[in-house]
Amino acid sequence: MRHAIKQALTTVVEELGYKDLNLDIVLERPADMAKGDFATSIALVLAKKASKSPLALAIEFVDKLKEKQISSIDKIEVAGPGFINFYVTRKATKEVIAKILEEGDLFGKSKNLVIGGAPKKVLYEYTDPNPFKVFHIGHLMANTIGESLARLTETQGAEVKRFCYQGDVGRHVALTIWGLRLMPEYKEGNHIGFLPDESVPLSERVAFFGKAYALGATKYKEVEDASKKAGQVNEAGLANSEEFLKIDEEVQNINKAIYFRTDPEINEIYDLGKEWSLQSFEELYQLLGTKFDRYFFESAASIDALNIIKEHTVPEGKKLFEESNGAVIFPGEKYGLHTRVLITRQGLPTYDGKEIGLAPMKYGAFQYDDGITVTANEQDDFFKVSLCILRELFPEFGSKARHISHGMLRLTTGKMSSRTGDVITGESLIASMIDLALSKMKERDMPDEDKKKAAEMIAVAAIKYTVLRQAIGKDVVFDPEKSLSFEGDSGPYLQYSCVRAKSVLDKAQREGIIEMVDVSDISVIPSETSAKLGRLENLLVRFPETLEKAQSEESPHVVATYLMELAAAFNSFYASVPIVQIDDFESRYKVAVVRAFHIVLKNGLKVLGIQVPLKM
RNA sequence: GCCGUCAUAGUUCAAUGGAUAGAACAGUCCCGUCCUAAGGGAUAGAUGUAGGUUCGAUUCCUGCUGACGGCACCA
Repeated sequence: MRHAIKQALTTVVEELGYKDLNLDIVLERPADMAKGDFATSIALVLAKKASKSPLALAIEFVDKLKEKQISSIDKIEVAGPGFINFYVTRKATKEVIAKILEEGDLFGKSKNLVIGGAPKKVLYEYTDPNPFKVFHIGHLMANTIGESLARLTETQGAEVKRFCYQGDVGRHVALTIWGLRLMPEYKEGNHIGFLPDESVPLSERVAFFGKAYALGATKYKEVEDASKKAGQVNEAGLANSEEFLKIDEEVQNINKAIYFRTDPEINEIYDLGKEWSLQSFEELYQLLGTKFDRYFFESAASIDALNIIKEHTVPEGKKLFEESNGAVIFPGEKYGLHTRVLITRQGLPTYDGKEIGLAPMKYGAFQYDDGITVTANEQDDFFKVSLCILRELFPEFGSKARHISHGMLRLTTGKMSSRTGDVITGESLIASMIDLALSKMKERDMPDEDKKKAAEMIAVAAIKYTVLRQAIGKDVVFDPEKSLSFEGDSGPYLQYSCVRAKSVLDKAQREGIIEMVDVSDISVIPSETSAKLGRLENLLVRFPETLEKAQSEESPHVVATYLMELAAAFNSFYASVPIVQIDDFESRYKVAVVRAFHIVLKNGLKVLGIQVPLKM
């Protein structure tokens, strides 16, 4: 029907000869109806650079439009200066309700991203936690956003692959291993004997390595700061006290040994720590509902990166990269960017350098049309440089790679630091949310197993919704004291609405009321319920276009906002009138709308990565 | 210092240059024979500041103020 309206407008624009006057349709949005009216309304604003006022223009348009027969529209009127409302027929609305019931899980899906019969291939790389470091609530945010973008893109018909890139080598790992050596439990030559054994719960084993990292990183920084404070610095302002140079060399040696796997003892400890880390990540992914297609590691990317970079470095190779102070750099200034180091003086690739090794690995695994890396916006400048390098280096796919950044999840206490231990781990946040959900369900008559399952879903929903309700570019301020909301504009509110609808449908089934949509019956339900029911219907109709908009703008919050409105409309309707009543002639249609609501809400929540318990 | 992002109600967030700037939480006041009150209803409350462009600016441009991020061997 939207299409029909657009076409009619285009025709009218031509007929009135406004094309030359540069007249544009500048807005198209749904408007809500006066109480007691049923139809969906679509408003348009007409702006122009000509002399006529928007009001006069709207009047002129409406006169002309009334001459046309637009399918599904039975009333057109001027709604204000430049606004025209199109009233959709009762029949058309009911047809959409019937369609929702028929299509079920598939309602809302489209083929917008199918090009010439082939689905667009879209890659999302997201979450990217580092083994040996904690999976903190920032990773929770990254995962939530990446997953919902991936799901959103899938609803529009694309073939989506999910990749996860993990930093299993680098200074943080070296500091962890070094930190282990500082622990009282550590004895040289004892190999892995001092580590917790497999009977200890996984989370504690991982925490042991986390503690080692904190210890190593703190000690390293202490010595560095002491050196600086004592004025023991070189020309570049870097610490150079004897003690610092000694431990720095030690850490550098460990780092190299990890990269090139030259030390059997380190390898043994490293492999175990990495395995435990990855296992704990996997447990979280399962809880969060992410299934990655492929995992990539910095250790593997490093080897390729070193080779590729050398090929393009002056004086040996082509002129993309340069040597400078013993390091290999990319002179970004030539491209209006800043210079970054790719290979350190020690001969190890930096994060920037590794990206060069990673890119072809990713493209080799999935020849995407659109390759997206989702990270926090602190990496914006880094990606500007990195993508510039990829375009120069890999003409066949470099320009297909993109970066989408999201805001940071920050605590009211400031930035998180895994070095000082001032982090909230993903696991602990979820656990405390689960406890809260369980306490709310105390009175519910359900088996403990179901309660636990439901509490998990509620906890994840509360966290995910908090992240997804706002535009992804903005920071999320998280107050660990106030915790997350289970009321109002929240994930659990949406779940609760869905559970309520299910409960209505169960009752309808018990009472033997079979939902029915009679398209030919355009009679009106008594007025006090009509406004609330009408609003619910109007919103249901808009679901497919909401998904389309959210995907094209890469904004999951568009879906979140929509679902919130939808659930509010349902709850308002629910509270105003009994839905299931055996002697109510309209009950069958009302139940049908509730079924449609249940389907749409569930489909919408799925896009956000939120599951719905049967009871809560 | 340079580059970038942001500033909407007491708080946390919405609003392709257009209709009366929407919600939620917190506040005040209502709603329990009913399909789950994690709910519903009522009430009060906001575009940082000074200009500019426009018929029209929360939205675009400039200055100012404030917050955050990035800027050579961390990831």
